[in-house]
Amino acid sequence: MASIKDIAARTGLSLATISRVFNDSPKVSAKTRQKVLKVAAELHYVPNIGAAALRSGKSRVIGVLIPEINNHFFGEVVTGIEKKMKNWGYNIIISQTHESSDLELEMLESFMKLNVDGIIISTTKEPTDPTIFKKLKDKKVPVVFFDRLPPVHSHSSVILDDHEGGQIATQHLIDQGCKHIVHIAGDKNVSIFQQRQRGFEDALRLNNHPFDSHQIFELTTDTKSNKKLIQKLLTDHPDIDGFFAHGDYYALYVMDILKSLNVDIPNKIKIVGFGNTDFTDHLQPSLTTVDQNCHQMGQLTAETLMKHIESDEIIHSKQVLTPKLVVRDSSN
Amino acid sequence: MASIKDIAARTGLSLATISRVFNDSPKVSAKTRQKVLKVAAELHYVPNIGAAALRSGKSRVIGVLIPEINNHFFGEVVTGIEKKMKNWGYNIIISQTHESSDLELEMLESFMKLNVDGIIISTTKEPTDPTIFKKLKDKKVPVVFFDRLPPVHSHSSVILDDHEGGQIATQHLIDQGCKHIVHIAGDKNVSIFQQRQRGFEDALRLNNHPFDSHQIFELTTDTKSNKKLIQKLLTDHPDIDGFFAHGDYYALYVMDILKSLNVDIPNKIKIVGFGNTDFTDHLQPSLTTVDQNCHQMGQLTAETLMKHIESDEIIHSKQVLTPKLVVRDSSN
DNA sequence: ACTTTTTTTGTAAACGTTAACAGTGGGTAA
DNA sequence: TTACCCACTGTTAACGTTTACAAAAAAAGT
Repeated sequence: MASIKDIAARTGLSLATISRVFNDSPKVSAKTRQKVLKVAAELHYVPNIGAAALRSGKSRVIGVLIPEINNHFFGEVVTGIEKKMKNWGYNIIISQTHESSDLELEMLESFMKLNVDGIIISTTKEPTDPTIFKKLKDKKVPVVFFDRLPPVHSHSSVILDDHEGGQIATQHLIDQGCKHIVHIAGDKNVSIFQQRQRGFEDALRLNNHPFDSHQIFELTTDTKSNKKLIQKLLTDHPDIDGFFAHGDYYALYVMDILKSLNVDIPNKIKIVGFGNTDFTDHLQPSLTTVDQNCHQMGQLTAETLMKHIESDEIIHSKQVLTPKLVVRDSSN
Repeated sequence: MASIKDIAARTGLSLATISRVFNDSPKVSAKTRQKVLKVAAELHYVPNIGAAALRSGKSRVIGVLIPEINNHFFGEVVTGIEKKMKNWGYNIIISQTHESSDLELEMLESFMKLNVDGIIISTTKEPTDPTIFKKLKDKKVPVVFFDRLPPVHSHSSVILDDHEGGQIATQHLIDQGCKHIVHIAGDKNVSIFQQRQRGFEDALRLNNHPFDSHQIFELTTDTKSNKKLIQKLLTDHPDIDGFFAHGDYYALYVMDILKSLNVDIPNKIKIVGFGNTDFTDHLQPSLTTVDQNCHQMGQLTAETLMKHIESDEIIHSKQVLTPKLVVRDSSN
């Protein structure tokens, strides 16, 4: 395992010079640079960035912590982050919490041990003990949140305007002639889901639509029973003519049930989802949904983190992206 | 940023003793251990595993390289790997190649720089320059492949019996009475897709079914034109009564088209996919598919890597998992 | 030729940890 | 008493880099 020392011996130069070559220092002559590079190639030299990190205090690694890797939205955001970070010469390490705040804590500590230069995180549904975030702040580890934030924090964040998303989705259904719309709501603990619901309610209000509590349909964690409950809802209220689900998967549930009841979509009932998940375009009928602009969110998050890494100034920013309605057959 | 040096100063003990406490060395008295742990907590000590890695040569980090994070199969496998590795006290870092062999190379080199203790990889579709694998071998970095292997290599691997998968899927269709089955084939460069196709062909042969070249339907990279081509296939051969797709997504394509043509599934045409992707259970009708046992594959891969890490013996193993048919409404 | 400046190179200490080796001191056996 | 073992603790030199500082060499100015 060749090191900088071996190259120094082979070239007759000092450690410092070799180091400078690999750090693209301007203060080394072209001739020596060439010589060093040549010898380095011969020895199959691979820089030990761990050692460099130890000495310099900068690991050039940033940690990304998300609830679930296997989720279209998070996957796309991560890809956006990755792209930007690689340009800046940073490695990213991805970990998932599986929605467990214990795991979240554990992984964040793991990040600290690995001496990451920064952390990007979208929190779990169950709120995490905020002390860890304070700890990170004390240690001056730059942190940026995206999409899901803890209820109280003092870091930068990049989020989607979920309220707007709920609103445009609902407004679209109203514009298409729906009179009796039901919202399939998400977990109460997650602020983005609350926002989508508020967007829904506000849209109804703005259009002077009546509103009754059954129009907020709350989900359980059991997917099978959800199905049954939705089914019951439909028989209880046969004049329902629109659904806005807080997530594409739940829109799929509804569609599934409606199809089995031979309901005409979109003529009798129209459906709008949320997320623009990849399968939505392949359904029959294809699903109208709200696009979250994942990629852009990833890039913006990465940029924000970089700003924090580069300057020690503690300027917290709150950036809000606007969602976009993607109209497809299920509502048209 | 407290280090063991600070703890040593505070407790009056030596560096070695502190280090021993954090390495669970048996040769340290209960009393001192307590004292050290107490002071460590007070100072908010976080071990610097980078420094430990530098000194010991073991980073306790393993690199996982997959084509796409946002893919149900890979996501699940990674979760399996993660679970096992955490038990062993290892961190995993996940990177994606986006099917680019250039990126694959880059990420592998990145892993080497980070001094990972081992690498788990599922290769890209385009074959990668095999010299990198030789290099890893020379550096004695343990490597285990899963699911997708390079054509030639000398490392351990864990794969699915894709041939078997193709066969049981096809046999199932035959058992259900299908006489004219078409296989939606995958990328010719990927051996697992070849295997699935061979399983299909062998099943036909075993049952003395006729076979014509149009029964292998080759996909392009453009999803829109795929759809059109499938449509044409159906009009050219109206007596087709079964489809076996090499992936669930393509099964969905077919279902989509059939539905728009008002074909009765499964009574007129039956469909089987591959992958047991999460959406398959939510389709209408739900999709029969082949389960790849992702989780088990992940765990097995992790175990195999651990064996390589722990013993220097170079015993290459080839482990093959058996797929399982999940029968649902699309073929029943 | 002789400073002075600029460019290039070298020296050496540090980063936080580990581990081989060398103590220390109390207890037991001779 | 001495010798020896044991459980525990300490000393110290690494691991592969970076970086302030010092030094030398080259270039430029007089």
